[in-house]
Amino acid sequence: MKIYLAKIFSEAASKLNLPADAPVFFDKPKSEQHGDLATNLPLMLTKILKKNPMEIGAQIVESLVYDASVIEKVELVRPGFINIFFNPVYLTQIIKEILEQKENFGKSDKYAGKTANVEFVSANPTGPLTVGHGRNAVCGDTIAHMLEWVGYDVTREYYFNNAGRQMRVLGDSVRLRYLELCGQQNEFPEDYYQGEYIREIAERVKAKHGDSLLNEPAEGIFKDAAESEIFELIKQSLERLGIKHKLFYNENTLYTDGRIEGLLAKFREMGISYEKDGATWLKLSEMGNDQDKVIVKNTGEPTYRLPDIAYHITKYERGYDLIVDLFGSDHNATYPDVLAALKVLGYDTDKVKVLIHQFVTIMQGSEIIKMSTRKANYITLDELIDEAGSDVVRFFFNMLNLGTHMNFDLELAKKHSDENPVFYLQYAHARICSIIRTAAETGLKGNVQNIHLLTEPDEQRLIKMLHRFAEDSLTAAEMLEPGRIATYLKELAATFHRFYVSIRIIGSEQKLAEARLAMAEAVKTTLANGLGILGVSAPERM
RNA sequence: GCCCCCGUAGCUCAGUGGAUUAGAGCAUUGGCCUCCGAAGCCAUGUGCGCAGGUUCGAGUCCUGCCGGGGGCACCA
Repeated sequence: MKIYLAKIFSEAASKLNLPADAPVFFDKPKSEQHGDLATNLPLMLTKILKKNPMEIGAQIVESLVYDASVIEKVELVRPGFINIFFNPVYLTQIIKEILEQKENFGKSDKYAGKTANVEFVSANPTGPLTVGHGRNAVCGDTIAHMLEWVGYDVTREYYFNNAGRQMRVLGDSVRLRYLELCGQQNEFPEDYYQGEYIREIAERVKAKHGDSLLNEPAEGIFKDAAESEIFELIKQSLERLGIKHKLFYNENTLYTDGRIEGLLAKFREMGISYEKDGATWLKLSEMGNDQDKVIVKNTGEPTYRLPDIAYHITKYERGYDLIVDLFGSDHNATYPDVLAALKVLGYDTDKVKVLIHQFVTIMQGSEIIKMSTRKANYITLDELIDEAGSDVVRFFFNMLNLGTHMNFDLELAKKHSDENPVFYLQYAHARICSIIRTAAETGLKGNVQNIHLLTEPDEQRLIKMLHRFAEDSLTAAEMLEPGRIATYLKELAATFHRFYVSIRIIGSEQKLAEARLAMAEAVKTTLANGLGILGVSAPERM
C-alpha cells in the first residue's frame, strides 16, 4: 500500500523536478475524516523550496496519477497535508489474501536468508526462575518469534556460568544443609542461599550417598547436584511457557578452548590493556567510556567483562547478521564496556542490539514485594504459571514495551474474568469460532465472491485493521518491541467486537452473510497469527 | 557526584514531529440479550511531573529542575 503511494508520489515528484530525496512519509491520521493515510510532504518541502506549502501541495496533487480502483480520493488541506482515501472495494481484497495465506498471512520475507541470535534468560543456575525472570524469558522468546516472522533464521541462546563465586556459595549451601541432615549442626551464613530448594537437593544427595560425603568439598558432588537439579527446574519452567533454547552456552568453554587467553594476548598486543596493582586493566577510557576497568583480578581470575567479550566474539564468528542481547536493567552499565571492546577489536557493533528491559515490580494487592534469590524472598515463575496459566503470563509480559517499569498485579493476573486483558483477545477469537460453527449448522459458509459488498463503516474499519497487520508486525520486529503486537491485537479485537454488535452475519441477506463470514474468518486468522507470535493460544471455545 | 530508564485519566498502560477533539482497559455511574457467545457493546472524565528552548507545529526533540526505578566493584 505504502509502496504504491511512494511510487506514484515519486513519479509526481520527478515531473515537478522536486528533490528526489524528499522525505515522503505516510502516516495513519488520528481522525477518520482525514483519510486512510496522509503525508505532510508539502510542509516538509516548504523549507527546501521556500514556497507556500499549499502551493506545493496543489502542484503535487495535480501531478499525481493514480488508479481509481485503488485510490478513491486525494485531497489537500491546510496547512499542507495530503490525505489519501482508498477505494473501499479495493480494500476488501485483503480478505481473499488472508484466507489463501492462512497461518502465513502477515509474514514478511524481508529478512529471509538472514540469521539472528537472541540471547535471553541467561540466569545462572543458583535457584528457580522468579517472576522477575519471566519478563526476560517471555519477551526474549517473543522477539525471537517476531524475527522468525519476518524471515530470520533465529537461534535462541542461553548463556550461563557454572564457575565463580556464586556457584561456590551455592555448592557450599547444599553441603551445609547436607551436614545438618547428617546430624552435624552448623552455622548457616546469612549470605548463603536460604531457599527451601537447597534442603531438598541436600535430601536427595543424602538419599543417594548416605553419610559418605561428610568430608566432601563443596565444589564437587554438592555443586554438581545443585547445578543439574536447578537447571532442570529452569528448563521445565521455560517449557511450560513454550520456551525452548537451542543452545546453552557455558562460559567455561571459553576457558577450556583458550579463547580467554587468546583475547588477553590480543589486548596486550594491541596495547589496550595494562597491569596495575597486580590486576589487568582494559583501557576503556581511551575507547570513549568513563573509566578503565579490571578484566583480570589480582587473584588471576577474570571479571565477567573478559568472558563476555570473548563470548560475543564467538557470536560474530558464528556469522549472525543480527545479535540480540536481552538484559534486565541491572546490566545497563556493563554492556557499553563490552561493545567498546568489540569495536576496538574491529567488529561491527551495529549488528548487536542490546535490549534492556526495566524491572518488574510485583504487587500483591497494594503491597510491593521485593525479591531476592539469595534470601529466598521471591515468587517463582512456576507459582505464577500455576495460578495464572501460561497464556496470562505470556500476555502480561508481552503487552508492555520493554522500557516500561512494569507493575505486575498478581491479583489481576490470577483473575479469570473480564478484568484480565488477555481474555479480551481470546474471546474475540472464540466468538468468531462460535459464529462459524453456528453458521455451518445452517449450511452457511464464508465466500469471498461477494466481499466487495463490505462497505459499511464498521466493516471498512475492520478491513483496514486487517491491512495493518503485516506492516505493524514488521515494525514490531524491526523495533524489537513485542508490545506493539499486543497493542495491535487489542485494537483488532475491539474493532471486531464493535462490528459484531452493530452488524449481523447470520440472518442477513445470503451474499452479504457469506461475505461477512469470510471477513470474520479473516479476522480469526489474523488474531490467531498475532497471538501465535506472542505465544498465546487462540482457543476455539472458552 | 556521574550514567541508563520512566513520569500521560483514580489505577494499569497505548501514542513512528503534525490537523479544532491526546486514546484503550480496569474502577465509578447509567443503559443494551424473545436475535450469530454479555469474558461483549454504548454512554459517563478539570489527565501529558515542572520550567524554559528548537519549530509553521511538541505528549513526542533539546536543556535544566522535581519525583520514582536501576546502575557506576579486583560481585555476575
